[in-house]
Amino acid sequence: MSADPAIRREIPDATVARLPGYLRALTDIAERGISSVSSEELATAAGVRSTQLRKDLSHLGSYGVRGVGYEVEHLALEISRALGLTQDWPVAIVGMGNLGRALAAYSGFAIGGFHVAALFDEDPSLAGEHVGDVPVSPMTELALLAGAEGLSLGVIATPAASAQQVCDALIAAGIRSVLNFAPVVLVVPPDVNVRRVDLATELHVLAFHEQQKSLDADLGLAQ
Amino acid sequence: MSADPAIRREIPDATVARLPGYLRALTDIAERGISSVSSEELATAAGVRSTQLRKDLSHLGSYGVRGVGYEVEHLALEISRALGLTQDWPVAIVGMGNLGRALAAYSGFAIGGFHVAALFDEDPSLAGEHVGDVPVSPMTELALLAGAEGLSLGVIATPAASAQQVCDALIAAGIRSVLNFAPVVLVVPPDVNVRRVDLATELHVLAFHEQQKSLDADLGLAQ
DNA sequence: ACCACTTTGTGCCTGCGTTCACAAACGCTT
DNA sequence: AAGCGTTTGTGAACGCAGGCACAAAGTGGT
Repeated sequence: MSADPAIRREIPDATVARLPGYLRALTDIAERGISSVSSEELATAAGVRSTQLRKDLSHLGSYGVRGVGYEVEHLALEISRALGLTQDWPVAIVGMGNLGRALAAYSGFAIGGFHVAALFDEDPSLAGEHVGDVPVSPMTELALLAGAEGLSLGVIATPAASAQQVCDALIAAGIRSVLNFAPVVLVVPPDVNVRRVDLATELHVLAFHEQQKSLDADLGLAQ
Repeated sequence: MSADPAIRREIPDATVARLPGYLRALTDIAERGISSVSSEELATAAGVRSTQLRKDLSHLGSYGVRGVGYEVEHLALEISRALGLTQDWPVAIVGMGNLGRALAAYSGFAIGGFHVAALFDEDPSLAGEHVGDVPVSPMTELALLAGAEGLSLGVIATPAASAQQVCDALIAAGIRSVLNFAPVVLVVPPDVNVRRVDLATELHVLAFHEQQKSLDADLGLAQ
């Protein structure tokens, strides 16, 4: 018998991708001491249209009051529940280069739902060094720590060449959700989730738009 | 009169977002000494379906040979041209915290089309320090350096609190394309392009899927 | 108790992106 | 030179996401 009162709903991926933004906006609003917001205000703060915000929230349930708006704390809690942030997820970061250290020190973890539980690097000579409060462990201890800490989220911040190998090790240790900063397409079993963040791709897309603007400008001058 | 022989085509955003992945896959393939690929092989390397790859490439033009495949070097060049990577874009990075330093040292810039032209930080005491080969400048020199280096791409790696202010300064200096790592929604004029990379959002989405898997598993056990 | 006003929640429509199915085009073999 | 197998390029169908318009539902004032 489930204690969860909410009927299990199908939430579109596009909506899930925006929920963190709503949650952040709500947190900001709550810190300013405001206890109620309209969809218009919240949408502006999150950078979307109000109709989109309302449609997104409708997938979670009816947590607003018509004629009034949304109760900030309550809506934040419901979004947190939908995203699975009522529990604290232990995160493992592999690769203690510049990026890995920056991620380990990232304050975003503290904001909610996550904590850095373990750090790893292939170079055994880094073992024992601390980044923040967390010691760096050799890869050989991954399976052990995964069990002890209940690791479920893995972050890959290694060079491209070792990313697949590291990913395989994470999966072997029971991790099924991976955030990959290495510029490679990881091959994983169907039950494993991978999200990729790639600086080069982002810059390429920006370069494209920048070029388009130049071409548009040239075209405008030619006319 | 334009020297560009290609007719200006409308390339969908979704396609543009995948082109960098194709380019990377092509680079890898070229380094292995292979000179020709089929859409099936290239698609597998880039992590997409072959039909999608072919439709994407069709927006650029007809650069394949039926019955044979694509000539690796040639296709890579055409994608580079479409993305605007035939020129080298000078990039400015603002915020020399952990993340900013990691980005400044990131090898991805060298891969193609970009070079770090200037580094900035609001803390004037960092001025003169070098990260890699590039000196850190105070924000007051942004306008000057933007003109001298022809800066067109800006990367914001500051805390959330100062991101908007930094963004305004970048725009005032003539930069129209911004990559934002700070967890805020930037307000910009319509002719400015902003892309956001947010670690917390990525982790939240992963947490959602992880929770879904747990719920599915519970449901499976209950049956 | 009723009315006017505000704001949410949602059915419908439109547009975009992805996939399918197939025709066009090429090399190779005979 | 002709036919066969292979692979590209694309029209068409399908599905999803976003935006509009409006009904539903609540508050506050008279």
